[in-house]
Amino acid sequence: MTPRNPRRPAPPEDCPLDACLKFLSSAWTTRIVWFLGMGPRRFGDLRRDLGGISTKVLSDRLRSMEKKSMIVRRALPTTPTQVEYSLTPLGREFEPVITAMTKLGDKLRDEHGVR
Amino acid sequence: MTPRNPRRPAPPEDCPLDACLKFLSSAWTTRIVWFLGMGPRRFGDLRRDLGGISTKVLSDRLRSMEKKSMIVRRALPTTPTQVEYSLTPLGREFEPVITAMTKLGDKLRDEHGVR
DNA sequence: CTGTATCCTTTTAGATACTG
DNA sequence: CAGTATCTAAAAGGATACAG
Repeated sequence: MTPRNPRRPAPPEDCPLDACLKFLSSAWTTRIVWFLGMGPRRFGDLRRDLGGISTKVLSDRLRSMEKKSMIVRRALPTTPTQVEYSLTPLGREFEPVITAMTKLGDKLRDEHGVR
Repeated sequence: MTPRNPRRPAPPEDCPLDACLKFLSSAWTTRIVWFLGMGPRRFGDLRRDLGGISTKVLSDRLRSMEKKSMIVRRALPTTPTQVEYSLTPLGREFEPVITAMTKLGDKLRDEHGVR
């Protein structure tokens, strides 16, 4: 949730999830589902999407989500290596929750002044 | 989420939130909203609802939620003191999210074998 | 580009004992 | 009944450096 860790960087302006995550914790996992919901993305894409997450933490989260079968990792036979992550069917099950959180995030900002 | 902390006690059987919380973290706050959504409850009620949370942690969570205006604390003029907690309008805003998580929790258990 | 390895800080949680 | 006080541990996050 909120500044559980004051060092967490500010999320991108256009992600309405944030106001909600100020109350319902563990930001990164839900944010990753949110961005992967827009389609497969590469490691570096996610880094930019998430606005400041360290490679260490992103890697930790992705491994954890992979282990839980929420996402799949696919390494492309390119040089240098490119890796694409995408939601599994199980991962997509979380989208209604993400949607509800997103809507709430908007509402909290609009009607309750949560920034 | 899941056994982030292996010492976290198992939640009550009839709380479908758990399978979902195995993926989307910080259990206690969302669970408290879930139970308070059923009406005002006392400290001891919540302790039982939450199945094994320590008084210290419950107290911590309630103070935190109070500070964020998600709940209100009302001390009754009885002896011994009784204290009733309830959701504020802001706290009630979270119910759609809780509902979505609850539905997902059921689905994860029924269709994906998440326990 | 996609990570892993270290090292360190903050948050959450748990056990236990004790109090008005 | 409803907490507070300690002390400890685990999880998550962050900074930075380095590697295939």
